[in-house]
Amino acid sequence: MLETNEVFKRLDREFYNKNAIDLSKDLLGKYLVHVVKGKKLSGKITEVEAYMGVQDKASHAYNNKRTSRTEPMYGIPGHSYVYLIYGMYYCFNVVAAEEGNPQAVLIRSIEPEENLELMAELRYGKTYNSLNNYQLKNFGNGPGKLCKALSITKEQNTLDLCSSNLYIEDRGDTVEQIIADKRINIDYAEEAKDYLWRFYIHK
DNA sequence: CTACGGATTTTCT
DNA sequence: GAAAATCCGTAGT
Repeated sequence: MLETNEVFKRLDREFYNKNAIDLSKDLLGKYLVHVVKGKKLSGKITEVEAYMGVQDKASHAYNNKRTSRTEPMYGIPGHSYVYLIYGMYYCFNVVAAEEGNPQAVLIRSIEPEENLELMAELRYGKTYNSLNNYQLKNFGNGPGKLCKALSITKEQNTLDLCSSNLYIEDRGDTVEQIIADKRINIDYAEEAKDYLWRFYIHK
């Protein structure tokens, strides 16, 4: 028996070495994993946004803007870019494209999968069974929410998803249909705010 | 279901 | 000093 049904496979460097739009679509249906204290917290990626870098007025790296915050996006693909937003929440991005090309994919939504008890504690400070339907619905359907559920903070910034305890896994899931829509909360981005660079799995 | 205001603090000007 | 790739509670449809 050389073949096995075990299809869980950590995505490798080559997977991330493409433009943010292509990477966005390829990340749908994959599993974001954070191993915390030996426990595997994970969720299926269901919604993402592409930030195309230098030419993209919505990107933190627009016009080659280079600061200590944006520096991770200029690095090697397959690393994390985590930043604090509105003083309270974290956003997790995957660095895309070749080194020096500051593109990234924002993970906007996951469906929690493993270790739901610990994730419920992190997200709501309650047991999983005590969550109401509203809380279950809103468990991971936002960039700040999924970071809370997976215990992702600035400590996880600049990690290599190819070698650290934060990574993305292919479990062989197939995605039926991908919807493209406008990105969220980028009113400052002028014409770029209308680009259809948000992608999610059709339900 | 949608709409609104407040929370909170890093980052950059 | 202002803005920010958000979330939550409350109020209204």
